[in-house]
Amino acid sequence: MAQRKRATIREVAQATGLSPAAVSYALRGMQVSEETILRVRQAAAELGYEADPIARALASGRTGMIGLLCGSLEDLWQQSLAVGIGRSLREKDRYALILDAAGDPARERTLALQLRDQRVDGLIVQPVDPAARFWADLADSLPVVAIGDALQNGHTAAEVVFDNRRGVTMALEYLREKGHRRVAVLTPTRPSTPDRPADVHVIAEAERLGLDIEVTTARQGLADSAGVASEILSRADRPSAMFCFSDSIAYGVYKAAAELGLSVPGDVAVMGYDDHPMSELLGLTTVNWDLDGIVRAAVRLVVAASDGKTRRRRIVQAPDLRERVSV
Amino acid sequence: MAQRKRATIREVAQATGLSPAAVSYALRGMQVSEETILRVRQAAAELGYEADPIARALASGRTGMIGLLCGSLEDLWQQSLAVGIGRSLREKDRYALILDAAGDPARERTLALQLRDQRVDGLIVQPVDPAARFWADLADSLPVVAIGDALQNGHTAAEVVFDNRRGVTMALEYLREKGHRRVAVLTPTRPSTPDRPADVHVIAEAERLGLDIEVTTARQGLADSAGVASEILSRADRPSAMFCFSDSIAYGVYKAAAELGLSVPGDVAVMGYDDHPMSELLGLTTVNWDLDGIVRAAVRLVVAASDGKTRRRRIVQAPDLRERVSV
DNA sequence: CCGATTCACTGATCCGTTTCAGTGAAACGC
DNA sequence: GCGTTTCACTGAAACGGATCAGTGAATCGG
Repeated sequence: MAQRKRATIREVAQATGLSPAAVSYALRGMQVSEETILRVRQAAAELGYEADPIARALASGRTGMIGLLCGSLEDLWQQSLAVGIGRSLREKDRYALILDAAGDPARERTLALQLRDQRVDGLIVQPVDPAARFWADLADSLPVVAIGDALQNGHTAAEVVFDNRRGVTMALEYLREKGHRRVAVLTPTRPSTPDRPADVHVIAEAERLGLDIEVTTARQGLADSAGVASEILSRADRPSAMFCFSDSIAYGVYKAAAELGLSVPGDVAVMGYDDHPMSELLGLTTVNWDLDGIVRAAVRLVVAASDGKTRRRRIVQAPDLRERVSV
Repeated sequence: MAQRKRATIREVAQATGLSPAAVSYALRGMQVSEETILRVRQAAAELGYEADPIARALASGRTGMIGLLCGSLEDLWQQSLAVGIGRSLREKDRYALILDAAGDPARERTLALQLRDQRVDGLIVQPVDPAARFWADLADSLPVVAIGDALQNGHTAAEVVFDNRRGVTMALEYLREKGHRRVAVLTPTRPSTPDRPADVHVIAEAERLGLDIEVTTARQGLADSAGVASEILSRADRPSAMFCFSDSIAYGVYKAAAELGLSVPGDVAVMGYDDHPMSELLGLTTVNWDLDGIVRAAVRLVVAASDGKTRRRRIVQAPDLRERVSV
């Protein structure tokens, strides 16, 4: 850890006979002559000068970091999303600060506030509790882009919302079409407030389709969701189908079914939600979202917003059904 | 984005009648009276004061951020690792800056250097090319903890190495025991330098056991690895077993096998490496590493090293075989 | 040819902390 | 009772850039 001290802007100034201010401008290509820019660039290269991001952040108020607050990184699909967003942000010369709310609204609040205190230039959030009050304050002090569900308080800079009504309808209609009448719905653990649009819609649609449903919450982890599924599947009057609100939860159902010696779809049908790559392997019929499109949209919107280009936008993602063999 | 300006240390100083320096010390519990600490804390709470991490970083030289440079985040197991390390670092009040080398040595170099320029307090790296020269420079200017393979140049602050020799031996002996003689080995794409210890060991062990092997590289993604596997499996004289150097690659083999109408293990045996949660579901026999242990060790070591407690350590992880049904 | 612009650059200040080198007073040793 | 420590705190100088209000020279319009 020898720490050969890095060059400062002042040394570059000295080397070129310019003022530090001129060097600062030159390096960012502002109001200096073409020739000076070249001269400065060369001197900087020779000295191995690279502007210190910390000092730059202090002076300019911008850190180049975007917070990404995930609902639950136990969910493999959300992991893919996070990886994609991280990569995409790096391509735009930003760093992603990825945090995991782990399905807990309180933790979500804490982390969101910490991210703000950490001075991120913007925040992408996949809200656990879109109705929480603090979003208003947060959206007031930095650009927030919501993914999945729109935030109910405070105006976000932009939103990439999923048409969950359509997704739910697709899934339930498909189950009904395949002859299922009694279906267990497994949703990720949620805040106690039960007015989540998607959940409300599940109940409404089930009624419309004459489906007998039962909603249970489960954590995203394989072991947890398998435990919950196992309890349901081992009942004598078990439902004929399980509709899981994330593929990861569906994987848990597969696990539980395997342990109970039940076959999918022979003994129980499974419907997923999200379409993680592994689902193709397992033959899980699921509702697909355009992951790449979501990544690109979210990144584009948060970067634009953090640059002050504040065209407030709402992008709606449409689902499509990936019909495989699990139903 | 109203940006109600946050309180500064000067305002707290004013409110308490102390100097900014005293407030700074008080908040960190250094050389001030107990009573003053209490008074400062209360004033800070009232003003909603929270030290600006940027200014703090500039003055102290410490950012509280740890870089995590993954070999390839297309690999699901590495995703789990990254999620675990991120969570664990947050518990220790650090932020993880997660980057993905995507199996590319050049990219690994670029990102590692960028991470240093970003002023992370330490770096955890799962090296793609442990023999690269730049590690020496890097390890000179910040504490580096290597996971998986030890870095061959420059002394890292610490290492959490996998006993890959043992893992490889276990896997190959098991395959041999199950009657396989011709096995295809699929390893993640690597730098052209072929002196990777694990790879060398595979060849040596295969010879010792009288195994006829053939080594091919594949990217970690499902589609890519399936493509490579498909090419091998569709040959008339296909091997009887595939040994994949990561579970994600093994998943690709499953996909290829399914597409070709081959059954696992009936037509082809598959052996994985890493033991991702999904492997249990698929019945993939694989070599398991203690993920939690690795996470804890890496985080503990990098945090200690970044705090200057520089007890240089090398922790060796032992594998164990998860015998399931794929062989 | 003279006043107004534009251009290329400078000097100073600021961003909000930490930290170093004190400083005065109290406590201590003998 | 006098020098030495310790204690609790202060003032000022970093840290390394960005930015604002100039400034002198060249360019421009008429």
